[in-house]
Amino acid sequence: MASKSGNLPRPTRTELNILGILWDRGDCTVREVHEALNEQEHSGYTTALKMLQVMHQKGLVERDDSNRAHVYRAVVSKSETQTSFLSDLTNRLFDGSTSQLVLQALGNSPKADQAQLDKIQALLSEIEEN
Amino acid sequence: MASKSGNLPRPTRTELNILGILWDRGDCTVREVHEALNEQEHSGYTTALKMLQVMHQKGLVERDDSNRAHVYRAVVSKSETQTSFLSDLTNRLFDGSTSQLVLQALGNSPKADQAQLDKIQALLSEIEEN
DNA sequence: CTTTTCTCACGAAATTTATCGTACCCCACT
DNA sequence: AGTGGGGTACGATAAATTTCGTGAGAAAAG
Repeated sequence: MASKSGNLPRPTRTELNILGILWDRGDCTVREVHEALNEQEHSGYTTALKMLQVMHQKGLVERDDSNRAHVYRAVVSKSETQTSFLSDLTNRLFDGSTSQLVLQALGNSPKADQAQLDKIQALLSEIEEN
Repeated sequence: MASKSGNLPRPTRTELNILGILWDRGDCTVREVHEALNEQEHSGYTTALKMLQVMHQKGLVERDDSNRAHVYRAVVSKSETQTSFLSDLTNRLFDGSTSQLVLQALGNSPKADQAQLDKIQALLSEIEEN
């Protein structure tokens, strides 16, 4: 059985990297993932292979092994993963407050001026009040 | 020498948990950190001690050891850490786009209605254009 | 003074993550 | 049949993370 019952584990940093490749390029063989990884930083072919095997074992990716070169594809969508990581970050570092997170994110964007931030803050307050 | 040269490492999950305690309660002895940790989940006293020693060695916390019970305090501020984690998440999962991140964060907030989201999106577009 | 309590230091173990080498297999070609 | 290219499987390894036990010393209590 490929995937286990229950919810999927949080992808590690390297796993997230590989998921990003699968989201960008669509389903990939190990070779394709390996080549994409090596555009960023060198690592061995069997490293990519092993990572994908581990991710498959964890249920993060599915694979089609009907052909000789297995084809892997992400089980979790990018959007779901974004939500999951955002929610974790919100709880862990922003006291569960999405608007705190949003303001901090925008506050570090050099392009935003104060008037725009004020408007966004006003809208966030509105949202908070329901 | 307590802190090393160069930039501080990214705190791990458990380290972040401890930093959160120090940010909330101010400087703490090991015992205080341990008690705060045990409000969430049980773990031994020496576990908290060792974590703080490791964090000290990494430069994430400073300590005052002039008294018998050493007093630890966070070196990195909450706000700096928020920024650092947000920036990492933006790069890793949102193609470097803060506004993508913001919209995704708000899109999962059940309280936001479409009109509000549209206004925020309009402001974000304005910001993007400078 | 002796005993108990509190504290730090340090080593050790278990787990997770990441990387790689080696063995092995299948298939195409000579 | 033999060889080689390209693929999977899998164990070994190293580093990082987290947890805890034990030892030793200072200090407080008796």
